[in-house]
Amino acid sequence: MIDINLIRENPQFVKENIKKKFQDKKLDLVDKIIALDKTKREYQQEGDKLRAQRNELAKKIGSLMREGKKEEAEAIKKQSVENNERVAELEKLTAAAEAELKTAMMAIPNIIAEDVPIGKDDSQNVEGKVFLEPKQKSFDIPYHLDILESLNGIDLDSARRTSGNGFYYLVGDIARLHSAVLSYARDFMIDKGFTYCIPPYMIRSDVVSGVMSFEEMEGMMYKIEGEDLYLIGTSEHSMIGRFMGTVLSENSLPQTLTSYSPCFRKEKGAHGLEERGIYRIHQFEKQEMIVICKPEESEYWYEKLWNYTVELFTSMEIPVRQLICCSGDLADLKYKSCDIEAWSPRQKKYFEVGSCSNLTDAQARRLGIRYKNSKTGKNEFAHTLNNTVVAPPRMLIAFLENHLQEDGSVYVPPVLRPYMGGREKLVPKK
RNA sequence: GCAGAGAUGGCGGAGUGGUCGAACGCGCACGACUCGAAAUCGUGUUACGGGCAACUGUACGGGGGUUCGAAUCCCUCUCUCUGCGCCA
Repeated sequence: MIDINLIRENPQFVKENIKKKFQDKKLDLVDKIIALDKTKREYQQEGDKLRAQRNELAKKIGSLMREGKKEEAEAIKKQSVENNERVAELEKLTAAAEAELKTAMMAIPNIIAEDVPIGKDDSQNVEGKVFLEPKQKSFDIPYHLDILESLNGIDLDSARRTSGNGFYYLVGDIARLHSAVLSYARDFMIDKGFTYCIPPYMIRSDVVSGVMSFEEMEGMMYKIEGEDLYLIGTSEHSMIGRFMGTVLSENSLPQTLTSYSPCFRKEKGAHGLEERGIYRIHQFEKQEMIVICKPEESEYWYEKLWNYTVELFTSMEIPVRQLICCSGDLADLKYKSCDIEAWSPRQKKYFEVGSCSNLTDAQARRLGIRYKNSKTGKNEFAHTLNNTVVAPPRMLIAFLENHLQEDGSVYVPPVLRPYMGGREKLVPKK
């Protein structure tokens, strides 16, 4: 959500921003908001005036009663009752206008950064920096499920029986590798000065509706039957929810947090050949980073965050690149965003393994995350950012494809060995 | 899960229908004193919204109700504490 003052003062600027995102359908919304805002204030002003009168009358009644002038008091009561009818009416009108205004405001996209490339959709995203040259392989890389099976690392048949499509059993060395990657990523972030958190894996509906739109909720979130609880789709949900409606002291910023959680997603409507296997699934685990900082620092942290992910992947000797999200592909809450993509030697292309976003104050405004600015003495909205550290098992696809050797073994890079009992490679069974 | 008690500003904590946006204390800010500081004294200090302003509205865990008027009474939800029960 953007600041309504920006729409009042500079509607043209807001419209330009909407055009940049190719959402021309929303241009009329800006004028609608200006009109709604005006009516809302008119209702509010009339209501305020009447309420002021009511307060005064109530005071008068109080003093008359104390003096024992009952009849006079009764007369004023009557007047007040009439007054209250109009107040109730205005309250309804104001609430309705406010609700409509809020819905419209939610649909207005955040102002995007000046350096966001302009483009219609994901086909126009722009390649940023590339890290590590992909190694030329002298043999064909099999589909990741085949690699997993050769290592006796996965049991999808049983998972389909117990839980259905989109679930998996990871087994043996692969299960251990999965945990090793998460543990290494956790320690990596702790070494960068981040605070490690394990958040709740279920959150209430008011938190869910705070962090996402109704449509997103329908398509993603699993609800617990008979409870007002949802399984989180990412730890960002509970991590950001932690700060809802709070005022942080300035010296507690920046909050640099790294959280671990399983993530649960319905993935409604997702399909496609490359999404078989463990690419798109209902349950995975993720190490995440979250930063809440002062507005002037969010650009700095954005650069830092995505570079941490790059550093983590290159330390595991996996080639990655940054893919800069273009204006049309940028979610409405985002100021700027980029994906970190890992090289797939089998597909000979990069695929997404993480996503870094600076939401500026849009998320904070929506959720009421503020800090006390010592210079102005005011409570102001903080900036929020989030980024994937690493999310297995999807990340394991990149790992296995890049580290598979011609003899069928899988190379374990030195940084992971302490978490793998010193193993230097995984060897196929049989 | 059952029973009882409770939820008030940045914090502690008064307040049980009108004079309460809230005593008092702590903290914080500014000023005085001082060569400087501590101590002391004085002043200020809830948030959000509307209005050019004067000013004004709303909010005492959330929601609803009673009343001319609710921090205060009623209903409901959430959370906390104490005891019991259950459990890795």
